[in-house]
Order: sequence, then C-alpha cells, then structure tokens
Amino acid sequence: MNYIFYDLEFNQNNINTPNNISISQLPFEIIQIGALKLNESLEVISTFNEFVRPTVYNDINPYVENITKITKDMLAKCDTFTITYNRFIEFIGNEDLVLCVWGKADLREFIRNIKFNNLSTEIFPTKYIDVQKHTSKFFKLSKGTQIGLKTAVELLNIEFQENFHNAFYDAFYTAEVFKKIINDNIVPENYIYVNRNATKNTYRNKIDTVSLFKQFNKMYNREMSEEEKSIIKTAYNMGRTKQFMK
DNA sequence: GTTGGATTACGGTCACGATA
DNA sequence: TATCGTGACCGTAATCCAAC
Repeated sequence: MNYIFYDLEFNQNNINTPNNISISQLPFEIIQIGALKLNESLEVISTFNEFVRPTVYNDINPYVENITKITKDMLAKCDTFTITYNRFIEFIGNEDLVLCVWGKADLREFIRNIKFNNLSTEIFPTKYIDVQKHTSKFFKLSKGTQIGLKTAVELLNIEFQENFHNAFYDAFYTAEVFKKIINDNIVPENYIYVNRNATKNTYRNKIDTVSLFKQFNKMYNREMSEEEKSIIKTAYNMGRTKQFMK
C-alpha cells in the first residue's frame, strides 16, 4: 500500500472584488497542490507540485498572498483545476493507497473543488489518515485541541527546510511527522463528504432575546434580573414547542 | 391503562482553535 | 478575514418504569 501525503493552498473571496459565485458553493478555490508518494517502507517514490490558475476568485486575497507568497502573476500561465486534477489522479496511480492529510479540511475542499468543476469524485480515493488528529493524540492534547503543523514539526525536532504554507513542503512535513508518530493504532478511515450547507437545518429561527426582554421590561416597568431572563427564555422555548398545550 | 418523574438520545448553539 | 470541525453545554422529545 502506498501513502499519498498531500496538502493544498487555497484562495478565497476578496471582499473588495465581489463576484457572481455564491461563497457557499466554493468558499476556497485550490491554487496549489503539493504531494509525495511513499511506499510501505515510507520511502519517497515520487512527488507532485503544481500551481493552479483560479477561475472563480481571480484576484488573490491579500491575506492568502501574504501567508502563501503566491501571487496572481505566478498563476497566470498555470493550468486550471480540471487539468491539474487529472494529472494528480495520474500521479496517485491505481495501486492500493491511502491519502494522508493534515486535518480533514484538505479532503473536504478537494472534493468540493472537484464537484464544483463537474468532475468525477468516483476516482478520488476515500481511504485516508488524518495525521493531525493522530499527532494530537500522540502529544496527549486535551479533547478538541488540534496541534498545528509547525508546532508538531518543532516538537518532533524535524529539520526546517522551507517556510510553511507551501503545499509541497507542508505535505513533506506531514510525511515527516507521520514517520515519527506512526504506530499500530493508526488505521485508515473512510471519508464521507458532507455538504454542510445542504444539511443545515433552516426551520429553527433564532430568538431575538434583546427584543423579548425589552418587551418584558416595558410590561413590568423595570429591568428583568438575570434569573428572570433565564426563566423567560425557557418559558418562551416551551411555548414554541407547545409541549404543555392541551 | 394512566400518570408523573427520571433517564437517555438527539439536535442546536456556542466558543475555541485550526485552516487558507 | 472567512470558514469549518470539535467538544461542551443545554433544551426537547422519547422512552422507561414504578405507583396507582
């Protein structure tokens, strides 16, 4: 089984350059894919490093440009996502493989970009290892706390070669971290893409507590106490559910 | 069978920390 | 700056069970 360590750099909407694409459709557009293929002995057998010309957010968000050092000019002559994705699929090959990523965001956004470009997700592997999750476990971090890649590299005494926030080098560092923490408890999982926006519950509206308490203040001609506010809020919710209606 | 209290399961919200 | 995942917390609904 081969390991594909990959990382992505994204561009996102720039508030100063509005476009016609709904942010929920494609909040992050991939502008760089970096990857390393390792064999079962964790030896690098091939690499992949390509920039992607954006077609949605054509101007690089200043924040993204600052941390990635990727400029609009650098991407002007690059291929679009569709072409680069096909080359990436060729790169990973047909062998048995597992994707290794630093956090599940790179899986989610990769699939979202594939779907947005009307490409097939059938050929995209679903077997993955979240190296960030296992590294957090390795360092026995409290639940909900995820270690950053740079911190992990420092704590594991991995030699710095390049700056972070470069997809290829971040993939490289992810592989180096993995080599340090690998153990028998780390097994591949199956990734299921969920479009969060599509599953958001829309029937429940938020209570305007400010207006609600203001109304009570007016009715009783005084400020409601914190305890009273709590009771009012609970009673209001009970009324909405009609659970005590006869 | 009905009632009412206790427990459990589920889902929504929020804060936090991570990503680019 | 925008977005998302995770876990804690909270409230509601469903379920269980004892008492009658």
